[in-house]
Amino acid sequence: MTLSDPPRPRKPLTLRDVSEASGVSEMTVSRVLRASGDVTAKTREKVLEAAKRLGYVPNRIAGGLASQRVNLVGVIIPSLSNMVFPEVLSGINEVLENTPLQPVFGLSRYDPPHEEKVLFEMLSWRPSGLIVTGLEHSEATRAMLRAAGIPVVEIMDLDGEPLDSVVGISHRRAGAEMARAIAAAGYRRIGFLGTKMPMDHRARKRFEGFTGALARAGIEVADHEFYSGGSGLATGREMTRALLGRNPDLDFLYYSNDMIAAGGLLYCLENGIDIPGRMGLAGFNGIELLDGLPLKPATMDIQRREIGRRAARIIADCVARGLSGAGERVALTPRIDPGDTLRMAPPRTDGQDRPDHV
Amino acid sequence: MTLSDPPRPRKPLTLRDVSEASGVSEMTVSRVLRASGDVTAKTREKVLEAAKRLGYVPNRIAGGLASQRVNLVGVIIPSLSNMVFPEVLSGINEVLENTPLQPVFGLSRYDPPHEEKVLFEMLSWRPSGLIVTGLEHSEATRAMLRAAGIPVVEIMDLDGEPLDSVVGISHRRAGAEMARAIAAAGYRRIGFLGTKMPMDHRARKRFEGFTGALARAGIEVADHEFYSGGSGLATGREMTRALLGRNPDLDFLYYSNDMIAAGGLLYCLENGIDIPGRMGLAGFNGIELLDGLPLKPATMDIQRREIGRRAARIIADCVARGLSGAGERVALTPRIDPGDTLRMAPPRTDGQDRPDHV
DNA sequence: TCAACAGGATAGAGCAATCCCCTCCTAAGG
DNA sequence: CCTTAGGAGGGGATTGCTCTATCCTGTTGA
Repeated sequence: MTLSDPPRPRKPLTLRDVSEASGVSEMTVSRVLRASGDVTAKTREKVLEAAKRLGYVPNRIAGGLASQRVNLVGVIIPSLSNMVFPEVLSGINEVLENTPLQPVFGLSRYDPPHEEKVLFEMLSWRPSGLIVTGLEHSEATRAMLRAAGIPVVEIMDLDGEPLDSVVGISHRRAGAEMARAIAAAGYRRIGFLGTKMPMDHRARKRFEGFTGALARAGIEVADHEFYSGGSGLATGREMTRALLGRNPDLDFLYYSNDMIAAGGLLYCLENGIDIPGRMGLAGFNGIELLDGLPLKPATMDIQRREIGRRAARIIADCVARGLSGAGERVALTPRIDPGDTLRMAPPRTDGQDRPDHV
Repeated sequence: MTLSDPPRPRKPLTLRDVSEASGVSEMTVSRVLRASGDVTAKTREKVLEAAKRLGYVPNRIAGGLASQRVNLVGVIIPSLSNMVFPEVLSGINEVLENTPLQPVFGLSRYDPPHEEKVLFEMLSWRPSGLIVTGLEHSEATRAMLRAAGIPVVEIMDLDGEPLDSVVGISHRRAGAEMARAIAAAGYRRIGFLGTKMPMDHRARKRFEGFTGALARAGIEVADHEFYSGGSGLATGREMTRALLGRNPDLDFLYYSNDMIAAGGLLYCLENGIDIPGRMGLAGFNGIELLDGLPLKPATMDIQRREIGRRAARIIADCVARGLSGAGERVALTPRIDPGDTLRMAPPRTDGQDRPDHV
């Protein structure tokens, strides 16, 4: 019965075990493992060797409790199902990897009550900093963020009142800029295709900026088509079919993201629609998927990775300098990439709405 | 100076604060917040009210230390940059949301030493369970996983020796099955396009299974093309161009993932190659991107979401029942979806390799 | 010889959970 | 109506593991 050693003694290793194994005090072991304080190279060696031999893994639970600080940075994003947020995470990772900080992710699902729950959960771990998506939060969420006493960075969006720091772009302006480019290119009968925007505030702001700028150019959105659920090529295709079915004379299609734009593009090409002559189209995000399509859809790059990097850097700075907030505002400027689907020189010849310089 | 209340008192709230505010003992507050033990509705009410009013967030650091247990499940995946792992995460999330457990993600970047580091970091939080990707780990990683004394599920792959539980598919078999389907359809001059597989063991196993099964049918891979870096449509396009440039007489292209398969498909269509008549092609993964392309590439669905669900369920079961491992083996069977690019009836007429039933 | 200092030891804090106990209320039986 | 047993509700003391602050020792150099 007792012939074979129990393979898993299941007695948790502690600092004491390491200290006994290496013949020094727990204190010294702690100093070695934390790389703080003065310890001779020989002692350090001895301790590290013992730790490795025993397979000791420091207990951050106890460590965090004792030191009242924890090297975690909470990151709350709406979803992982389109490519934009994974890239933001990459940017965050990239920066934090050179610091003692470690990111922890949570998903809000574009749902404020759920965001609230996730945030509560995160705060219960007393992180050193938080990165949250967008500026719109429930009152309780805002209260928690304020009360946390740690640096908070709101990312992706600039249009609103930040709680502390903010890194992103103005979606209103992005929409407006695209509208101006479209108008300047001579397109006049414009259709919009995008998500039902109950909670995607950034898509909504883009739409507002878009229609506003069009209005200033004396143009109205001729028709629109909304969808809910996942964004895929098929969605874009189907929406485009529906919209063009109703409105065959549209000459521009503005999509709220690149994925559905790509679907729309494929639909148009298959149906022999001349792009960008007879019809222009544009998406949003600048996802790399676009390289490789028969034509490259016009889009705007929002520098997702850079957003992550900048946000992480703010947090890292605050933590390093012991600040509980920075109040920084980092405004990135997305640029239009006309690709192959937005003619930049307006070839209109029918006289109406003729551009000035013709 | 002192007119306005200091907005951030910055004194951390503890159970004691709540207990004082509600006039009961810390003990009782703890019971209420943990929903354990008997507390009258009135007392509960009082406590909850006080907690809410103060904005108290329980300290899991202290809680974890006291109870010697923490409701975290570590999840280590290689990357977020293709759609497969985000979907696995969704599956995990879906199951864990109905439990007290909470997932924590880490990225291994297909790099064993980095995986080791991430795992170490995770274990320092003493999670209740772990989900890791693949069966190939460094010796130190395996040692840590064994010594952790918690349930471990290795996901995605079945071909190898699991440490504890395993959920996935046999990539070797998946590759072999696709090879058989291709051979049965009458294709003979087959090209392979995929990642350089220094560390993507699953892609390698698929390739091995693929070539092995082809060999049994008396066929060899005629040519191949490898790439490194991100998978995008452009990559697939470029690789296909290169391969067909060298080998114009190939009649089938097998890609190691759907993204590059889609790029290759677009290339072929643009160049007027008859698919699936003159040339067939297939990818791997069954990503939803495929719906919406001009033709739907053949692929195999590996049920990523289901893998996540099953893995999470195993962990949840173990935690609920206090087990430190389950040793379960869940084998999922991917199925071939021929799409539009793998003709299922072989129309060959040149006599050689003619199928029996003609 | 003494001061200064590096290296190492000791004690206690940090917050919540657990174990064990007490109190008070209720209900049943005498 | 009183007594008492049982149970539910609530409290006190202790524990978990590490880090911080403080203190002590031995050594070195002037």
